[in-house]
Amino acid sequence: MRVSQLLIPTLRETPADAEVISHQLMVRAGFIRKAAAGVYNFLPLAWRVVKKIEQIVREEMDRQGGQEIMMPIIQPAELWQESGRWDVYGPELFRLKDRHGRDFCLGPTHEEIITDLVRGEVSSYKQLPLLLYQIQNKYRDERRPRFGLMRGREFIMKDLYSFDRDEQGLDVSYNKMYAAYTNIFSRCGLVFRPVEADSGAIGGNDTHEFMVLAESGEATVVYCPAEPCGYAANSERAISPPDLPAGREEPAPVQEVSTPGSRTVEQVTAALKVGPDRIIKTILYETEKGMAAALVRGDREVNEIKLQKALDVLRLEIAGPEAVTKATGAPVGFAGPVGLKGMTVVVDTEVEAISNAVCGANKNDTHLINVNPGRDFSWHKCTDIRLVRQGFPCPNCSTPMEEARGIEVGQVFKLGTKYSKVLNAVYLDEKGISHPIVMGCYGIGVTRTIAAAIEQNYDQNGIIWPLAIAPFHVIVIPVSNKDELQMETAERIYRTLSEDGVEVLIDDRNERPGVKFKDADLVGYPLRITVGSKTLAEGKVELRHRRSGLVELLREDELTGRVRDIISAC
RNA sequence: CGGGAUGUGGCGCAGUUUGGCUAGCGCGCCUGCCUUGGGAGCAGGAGGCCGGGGGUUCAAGUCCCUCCAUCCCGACCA
Repeated sequence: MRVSQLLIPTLRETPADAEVISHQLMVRAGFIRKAAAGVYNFLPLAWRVVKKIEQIVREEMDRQGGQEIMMPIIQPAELWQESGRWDVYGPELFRLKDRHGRDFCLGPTHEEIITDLVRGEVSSYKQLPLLLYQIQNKYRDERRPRFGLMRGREFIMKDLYSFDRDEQGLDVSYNKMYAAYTNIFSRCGLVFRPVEADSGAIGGNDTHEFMVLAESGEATVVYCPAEPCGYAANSERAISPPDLPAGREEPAPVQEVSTPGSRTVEQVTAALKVGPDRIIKTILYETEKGMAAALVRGDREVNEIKLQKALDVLRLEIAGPEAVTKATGAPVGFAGPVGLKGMTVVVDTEVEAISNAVCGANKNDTHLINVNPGRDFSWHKCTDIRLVRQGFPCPNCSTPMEEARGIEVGQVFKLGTKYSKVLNAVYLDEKGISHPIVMGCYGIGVTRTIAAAIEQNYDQNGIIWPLAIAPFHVIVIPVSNKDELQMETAERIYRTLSEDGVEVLIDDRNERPGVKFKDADLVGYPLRITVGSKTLAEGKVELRHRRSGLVELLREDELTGRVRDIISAC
């Protein structure tokens, strides 16, 4: 195709409203344009990349026995009410009514729809296992759409659902998808890492997220650097063995001490000359079931995902200053578990093991010392609610762990019978006995993968596409449009490569060479063929590699073979 | 949800404090000349209900009210 006829509106300046590099580059290089916050037009180049990724996804899904289908974007509220998620999903669900006033939503995901489909069509063990997938637009009314394609409100996702007789079958399906995802992201040329993850609102048991490692990632990954170990988890999920004292100290009597102005752990540490590991931090939360208190050691942070699970609540928000004062009788900074009433108390396993601890006294400018869990206060639940950070020991091998940022591009879930039970999707076995179908779901954010690929592949001049997902493989640039020999040569090369199946563009615009070179770098074509008088005099043309900047001087008759070799090597 | 900022040709911005006459600049776009190895030059041009609505005033891009949109930050570790 000809650059003169394609819509590739590149910009010289970085758009003012783009924050992350992938967003800036996709707008500047003419890939996307915004239609509304978190909603984008995909211009020809971007759409080609989408189709490339979709094709890789398709091939790997089909290879594992997946069957492609298409499900509706508009979904009836009844199904969501039946699964219970109409009320649970919250404001992220785009809701709408038809002219009769009936409720619908734009699908953020398709568990309900597909379970409904399958319950109607599958009734025998002979029809299982079944792997169905689609590549479809999804809608989530994000609290804060941002970062271009990374967190949009409309996005393209591949979602596959597996249906099996039992857990063993689910394991097989899960492993197939895990393998497929590894292939997909490898083929896309991405540096990624599968990590253990939290199952979140969708519900379920085992789950892994596929993280593309990048500074701009919104998720934190904690991993063990020790070679054979390989433990890696989303920090929402990560665990680490508790740091427990060797033995219990002799409990001393509780005592009030004056700590004027000492609200933070750091201040209390300084005022009372105790280590933060002796301090019990009491964080108050509001939930739909009332107030809750979370107790962690002074040198730890609360993992709200773990806490949410421990409390079994849907809404968990840290309490505001007024709520804290009302509940404890003291301003923020002096909350403590002793004598705390009217709320659910969850203590971290490390807190339970502290002797003669320090905590807030629920009284302004006052702390308590020599507090002993069990003796001086009780709790409703004692479990791991700590946030695991860099330096915490690995749960497998105790090596200090490290942290990295990641972009979640895929997730594999074992749903089990969560949806099949509530929606009554069952099959009959050989003996005619009815069982709920065992399900799994597996998503890949196609559009987010594009953003992730750019976050990992760019330089100061623009995007550097991995060959497998580049919008075009090669761009041919004649230096001067007025030079007949150059134009003829460029056109001939363009034709030959086209006929050879190479995805090639010719920049036939009547622009000065600098403009064409800048645009080519910005858009990020992996290969550039320059036809100019300098080299043509020796009967050669230039083949330049975008990533390395390496230039090869080749005769025209060597060119096609060389390009084909490079492309087929990917 | 809370806080902050911004909204002026396609893009990036100035002008708003202190109201005043034909609303500017750079880039891009169109025409012509010229030029052709890293975003050239000259000349001529097109393109703007100054986010919407309401108000104050002789007069509003500029002041007031209100709505909308967009971006950023925050949502409290006691």
